[in-house]
Amino acid sequence: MTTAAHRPATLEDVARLAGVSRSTASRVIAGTGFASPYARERVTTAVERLGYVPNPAARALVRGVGVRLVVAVAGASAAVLDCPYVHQVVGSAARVCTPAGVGVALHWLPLGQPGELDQLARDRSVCGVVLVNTTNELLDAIPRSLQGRVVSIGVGSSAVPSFDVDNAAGAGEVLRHLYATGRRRIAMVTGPQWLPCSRRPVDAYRGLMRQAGLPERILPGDFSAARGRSAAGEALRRWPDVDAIYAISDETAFGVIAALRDEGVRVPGDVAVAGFDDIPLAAMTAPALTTASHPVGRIATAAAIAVLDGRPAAPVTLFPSALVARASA
Amino acid sequence: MTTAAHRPATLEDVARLAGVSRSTASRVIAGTGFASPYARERVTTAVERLGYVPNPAARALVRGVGVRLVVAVAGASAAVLDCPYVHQVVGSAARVCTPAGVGVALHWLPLGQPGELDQLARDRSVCGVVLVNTTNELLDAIPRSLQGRVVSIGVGSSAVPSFDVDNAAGAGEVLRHLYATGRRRIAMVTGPQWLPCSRRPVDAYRGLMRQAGLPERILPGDFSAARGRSAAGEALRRWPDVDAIYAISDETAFGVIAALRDEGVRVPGDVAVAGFDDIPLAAMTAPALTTASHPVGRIATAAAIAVLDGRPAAPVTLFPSALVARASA
DNA sequence: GCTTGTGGTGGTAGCGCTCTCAGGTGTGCG
DNA sequence: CGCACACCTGAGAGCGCTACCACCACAAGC
Repeated sequence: MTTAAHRPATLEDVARLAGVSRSTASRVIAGTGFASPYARERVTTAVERLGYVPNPAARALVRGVGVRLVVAVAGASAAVLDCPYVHQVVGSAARVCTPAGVGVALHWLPLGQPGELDQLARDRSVCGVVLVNTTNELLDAIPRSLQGRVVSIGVGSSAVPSFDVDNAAGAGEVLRHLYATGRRRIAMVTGPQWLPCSRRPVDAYRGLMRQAGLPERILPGDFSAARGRSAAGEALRRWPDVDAIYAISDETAFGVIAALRDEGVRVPGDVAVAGFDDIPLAAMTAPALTTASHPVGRIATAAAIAVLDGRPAAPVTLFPSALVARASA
Repeated sequence: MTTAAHRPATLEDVARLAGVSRSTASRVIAGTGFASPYARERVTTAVERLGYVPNPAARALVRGVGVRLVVAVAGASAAVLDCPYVHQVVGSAARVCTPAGVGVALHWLPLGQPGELDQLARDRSVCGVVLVNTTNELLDAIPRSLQGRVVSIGVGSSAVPSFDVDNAAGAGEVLRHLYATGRRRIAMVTGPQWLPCSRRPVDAYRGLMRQAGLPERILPGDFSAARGRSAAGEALRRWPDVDAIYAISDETAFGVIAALRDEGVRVPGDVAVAGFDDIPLAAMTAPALTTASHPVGRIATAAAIAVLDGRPAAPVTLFPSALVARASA
């Protein structure tokens, strides 16, 4: 490790110091093609002496591969880019991409404007796209030139592999737990209507309710605590006999609990509450929240790796979600 | 908007279609130098017809500027890259960088190995660095070639502008609130010792305790809920008469409250608890958490913009932190 | 007339890297 | 010996873009 030169070393510098040609140095560094042990050794010591770091931009330019992975989030406004879930996806992606010399970008895909994807497809610096909050409209609009470089966190399609938590199973476990502990008048606070991936837990809820011969009680939400709070108030008004509320996210569940507390309803005494995600704080509150695990980091990591690798991924990869039974239900 | 061609359009294609030279097309698109209104119009329509998107890698290569902004996090292990705080910084940075065609990378800087920064300085694809969890050791090791392209979230130095929340003020407000509501035996759970930016709230605590003639009661923590939980247990053992615990983060505060509840101590009846950050859930729990606001997103955004702009930023930019008085204190 | 701009243009040299290709050395084999 | 077939090397052609420079037309000023 030498002192930092004013001008960073280039491959040319390395080759000169090692007494070989640029080609040979390139071959040694990239690990492609033949190189004698002698040349290999001279080049590697030269790299160390100069503190050489390859320039990904140049490499990308000549190889024709991108230097950026785009996390594209569909939503009504650009504000969707500010939510913790998106941040976590970006953070996990960045962690995976950095060693590969790839940067991460964050794009908003306005609902109803699937043409935005064309723009990404034509940007040669984009090596791949991770879709978040996928809509069917979006899946239908994937440009051919982008195929094989797109994955979806949430629902996918024949052309777009999907990575997601097995929230049908997780929701099922939680709902069966509610049923097993004697709850029969179970309401659910869902996610946004337009979001296909919030439908799977709803389907699980509907299926189980029908199977058990129980009435469906569904309220729309948006994953937020504030919406959970208002939805719970409405639930109490519409169904005074409700004895359990299942929320699509832990945030929502905390909002629900706050509303119930405001109304003097005991949790879990009068109404049991369960969430989804198992965020760290779920274990800390009073009552501690019953929920199902949601390995967002692992999902995002797998999605980013799939894009980076470029190998065709399985059409659907589901990550297990397990019941975490605590005090609230 | 045309159908996506298999081969994305290049500047050459645009120039040919517009009937001008590459130079002229480049000038129009980049908005530099002269161009007649006629040429300008022909080029812009050609760009639209072809759906041309410039290749940032090529642009970066020739301009000699980087295509990646690095969020560099110091810590004992690479696990620091997985915390929500870091994710939020990366997410906010990505939001700022994307329109500029810059990607975001996430690096771990192992404690005690300041040479890692040299690596970043020599990477020509790096346009700047945002330091997180800055240490003095790190600040002393900033390579000259990186100066003007580094900012720090947390403490800075003469060479590194810093962006941070005014946590001294925030901590002061919270502590004065505790004092004003009659608390006198106030303990504090801090952050990691090696982290300079966790020292400022501690200094505020010490200053106020000394000023009020009260004893200092400090316990080390690490921002986590788990550590807050164990620290609170220790606080009760060491100082049975404690009547308030101030935690360096909301997560920690929730851990503290959980421990107190386990011990049968009432909050805020017996012991008041306050945190720092004002995370969304702070308003939802029972009791709702008294805390001070912490605009992480705004801080990270400002830091990223400062790096991207490259203009010398103010040595220190502090974002205000305000008391949010709720039930827990 | 000639200079001296001023607005506009195209040619061309790279930025740093990879990759193909032609051309070396050796070895083994008929 | 000739030939094939390793292994190994360096020259050179770009990837797509910008920046520098030379150039041209035209107008204004001595």
